[in-house]
Amino acid sequence: MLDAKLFRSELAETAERLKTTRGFELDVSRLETLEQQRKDLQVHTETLQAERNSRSKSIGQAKAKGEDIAPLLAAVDDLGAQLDSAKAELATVQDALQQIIAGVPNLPDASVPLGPNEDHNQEVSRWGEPRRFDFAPSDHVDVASAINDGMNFELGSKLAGARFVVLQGQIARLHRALTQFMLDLHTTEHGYQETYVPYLVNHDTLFGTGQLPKFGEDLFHVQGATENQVALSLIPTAEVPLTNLWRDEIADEDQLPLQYAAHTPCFRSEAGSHGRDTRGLIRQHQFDKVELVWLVKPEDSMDALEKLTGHAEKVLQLLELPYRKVLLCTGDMGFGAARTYDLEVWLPTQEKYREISSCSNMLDFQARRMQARFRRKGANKPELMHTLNGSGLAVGRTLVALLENNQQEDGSVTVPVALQPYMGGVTRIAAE
RNA sequence: GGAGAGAUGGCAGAGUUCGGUUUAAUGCACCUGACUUGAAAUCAGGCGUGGGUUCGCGCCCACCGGGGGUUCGAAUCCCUCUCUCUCCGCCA
Repeated sequence: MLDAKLFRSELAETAERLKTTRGFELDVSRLETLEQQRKDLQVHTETLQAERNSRSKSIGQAKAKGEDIAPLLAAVDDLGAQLDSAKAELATVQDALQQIIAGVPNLPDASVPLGPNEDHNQEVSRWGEPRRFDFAPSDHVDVASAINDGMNFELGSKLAGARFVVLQGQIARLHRALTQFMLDLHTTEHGYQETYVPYLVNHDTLFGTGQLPKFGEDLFHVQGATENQVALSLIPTAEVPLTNLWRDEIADEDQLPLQYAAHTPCFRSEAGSHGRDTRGLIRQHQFDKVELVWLVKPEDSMDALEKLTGHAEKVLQLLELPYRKVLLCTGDMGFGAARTYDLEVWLPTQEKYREISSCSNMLDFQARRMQARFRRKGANKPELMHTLNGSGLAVGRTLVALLENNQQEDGSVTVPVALQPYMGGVTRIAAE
C-alpha cells in the first residue's frame, strides 16, 4: 500500500507515475471527490463526537452533585441520531477510499527500466555455459518417466485433477534432496533462520502481503478449516506467512535485519493461465519452494536485495545449472514490488531461460499494510520496515532443470557434487 | 468433545464487583537533564498507537483481542467470534 499522503498532496504526480511505469490508471477525479467528502465528513463526525463527549461529561458531573439531569438529557436528544448517520456516511466513504488505495500497485524504484512488458526486461548477467548435446535431449517428463515411472501425471490427475503430479522412487528422492540442500545452504551459509509455518492462513495475513483484496482468485480458499466460520486460504508462497510474522509488531532497531528461510508447498489456482505450460512440472497447482525473506531498515533494503539474489544464485551455481539474471522492467513486476530480479535457468528442450526465482524489494509497501515497524534508538516514533522476498529456489522447476541439463544418452541423470551427500552418495540415477 | 479462567500500551500489571474528575494507576525498559574523571547507583522530568486539523504552538477524534449491541456516557454491562491458559476425554 502506498502512503495515503501521496493521494492527497501529490495526487497528479502519483497518478502520472503509476501510468507511465505500470500502465495503471488511477481514477483521479473519483479519488479527489472521495477525499473531499472524507475530509468534510470526518471533521463533521469528530465535531459531533467532541460535542457528545463534553455533554456526557457534564451529565456525569451534574449527577454526582445530585442535580436534576433531565434538561441536560433533553438537550442531547437528537445528537446520537446525527452522530450515527454521520459515522455511517464517513464509513462508506472511507471504505471506498480504502478499496481504491489497497488496489494500487507499488511504485517502481527509479532505477528500474521503463517498459510495458517482459520484452523490456534487462539481462544483467549470465552464469554457466548451456551444454551442447550430441544427442536429442528429452524433456524432463520423458527423462523422469523413464526412470522407473518417476514422474506420473496420470496418477496426479486421478488423485486430484489437472496440474497435479505424483513423484516416485529416485525422482521423489531427488526432489527431497534438492529441498534439503537448499534449506541447509541458506541456514548454515547465508544466515537465515529456519522456520516452519502454517500452510493455511487467514485473510488479514493475505492482505498484509498484498494477495488480498485484489488477487483472491489466484488462491485456493478453504471452507470450515476450523470449527468456526473463519475463512482460510492455502498459501501461494511462504512469503505470506514469513513476512506476516511481524504484522502489527514493533521490532527493536538492533533486531534488524531479520532473515527467514522456509520450505513449504505452495498452492496456486493458476486462474487465467489455461493452456500455458500444460505439459510437465513447470506450472502446477501445488509445488514446493524454499523461500527467503528479509525484514530490514529502509536504508539497507537495496543492499539486501543484492545479497538475497546472490543467495538464490548460489544454489544454481552449486547445482551447476546455467542461468541468467534479469532486472524486471516496470511493467513486468509484481503488484507489491519496487525492484525485482528474476533468475532464469536454462532449459535445453525449450532452448530458452525459464524463471526459477524471483527476488523483490517491496520497500515499505507490505510493511504499511501490515504495520510491521521498528524503533530506532532514541526515536519516539516507530518506523515502517522494508520487506524483501525471493525464491531460493522453486524446487519443482529446479528438478526440471536438473533432469533436462544432466540427462545422459543412456537415460540416466548425473547428480551434481553438491547434491550427492543428500542422495546417499549416489553420483547418477538411472532406471533399475 | 466436556468444564473452567483469561485477553489492558514495547514488556509486566492494576482498574471490570456497583458504567461517569481514569487525560488507563504502578513497575520495567527507553529518552533528556542533574550528580560523577567516566560509569553504575540515585534524583528530577519525559515517554502508547493510529488518524484529523493548523504556517506553527496546539487542539480534536478513535483505540483496553475482533465485530455488534444497550446507554446521554462503556476498559467496565449484553451478544458473538477469535486466541491463550488449566483440568478431563480423544488422538498422529
